[in-house]
Amino acid sequence: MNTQTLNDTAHKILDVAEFYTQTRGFNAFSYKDIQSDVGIKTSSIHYYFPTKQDLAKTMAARFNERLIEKLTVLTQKHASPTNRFKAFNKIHVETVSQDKFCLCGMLASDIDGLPELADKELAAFFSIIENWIADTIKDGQQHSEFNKDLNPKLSAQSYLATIEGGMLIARAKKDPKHLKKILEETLTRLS
Amino acid sequence: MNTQTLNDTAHKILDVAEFYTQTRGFNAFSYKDIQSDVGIKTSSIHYYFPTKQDLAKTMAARFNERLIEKLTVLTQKHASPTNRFKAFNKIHVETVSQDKFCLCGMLASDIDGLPELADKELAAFFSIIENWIADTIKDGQQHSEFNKDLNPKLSAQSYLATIEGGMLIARAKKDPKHLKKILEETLTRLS
DNA sequence: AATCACCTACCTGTAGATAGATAAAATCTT
DNA sequence: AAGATTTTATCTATCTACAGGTAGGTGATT
Repeated sequence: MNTQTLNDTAHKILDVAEFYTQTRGFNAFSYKDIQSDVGIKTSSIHYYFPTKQDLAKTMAARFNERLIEKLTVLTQKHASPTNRFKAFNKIHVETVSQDKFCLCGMLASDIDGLPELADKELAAFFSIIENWIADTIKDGQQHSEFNKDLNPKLSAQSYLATIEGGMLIARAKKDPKHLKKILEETLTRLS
Repeated sequence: MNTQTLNDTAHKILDVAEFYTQTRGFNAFSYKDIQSDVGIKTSSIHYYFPTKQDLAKTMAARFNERLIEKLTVLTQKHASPTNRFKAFNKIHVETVSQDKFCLCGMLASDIDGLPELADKELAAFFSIIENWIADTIKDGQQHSEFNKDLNPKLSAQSYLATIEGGMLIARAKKDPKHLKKILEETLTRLS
């Protein structure tokens, strides 16, 4: 999938769809909701994304592309793995502060209505994050920031689970600090 | 709320609604879906639950009532806090094995469409579980099964977050063992 | 002249919900 | 105990709103 060739309108549609997906869920908004925000008719949205499935697929693909960029920037910006994780955690706390949930977490909860999407983009999302966390843990172990007894892969899977669940709960409680505390504790446990 | 006074039909409706909520999400099934499974018309479902909001509220209330029972039984059945957590983890792995997600986790992800429900039953659910985990950790600390340096409340919140996120991811990956491994590791970290 | 980016108008299906009928069961009255 | 009344649990039929999606048209751009 090649979301960089899409034009401005398509990106605007995706922006709005992404917002609604993160705040309400993918099945809880309609083309009509997008219509008002983007300023084009629902039929024009179908021009760009013939079906809502197409919209979901492209949205998830773009999300993953951008995720990879963000993680790369994060890695380059912070020399220390600990600081990388701090910045990483901050992103998620900010998401909850905006009453949003993780896009892919939301899609995962709506998975039953999105058969085509499930196998590809969603699995890709989890792999990208898990691998980045595992690599960062390994890096930290080499720099003696983290405990060398940890299994990086398993710790990464556990870390991601805590983030996703923590976001879900913090959002339900309307308390971003709840997530903040949990993630601080998670980070402490790595060393 | 008093779900024990409800009759058989009402309970059947709740059973089906609960199943759909855990597999698809609350906004992804209709009264028509229930109709076929229970064997009554949609209008009769409205007789018991005038609005879908009522259905959600009662369903969550019943779920919480039963949750308290289950946790009480678990505590009585297993003398050792470690074994209590093992049994507790098993319940969640089994849920994912049935392609289900946690009922309240699912409702939390659909929270934006359920304003009335959000503040009461959902918060209650999280409190019940967090308190039970925290109490079990404290118990384990007194019996020298768990590390006494742990903050029971914070550890409990982190544990619950890991369970919720782990279920979400394992279900998306269609791999219950993924959750099993994560929860085993979480339990190890308590000692 | 072909393509692009939009529009208006419309279709079909389904959602949650309501009104009113009905048969059976429970309850009250005499 | 018999008859009258009310309540319970269901039905059929229908409503309004909106979902996703399609057909066909139009003016600007290439």
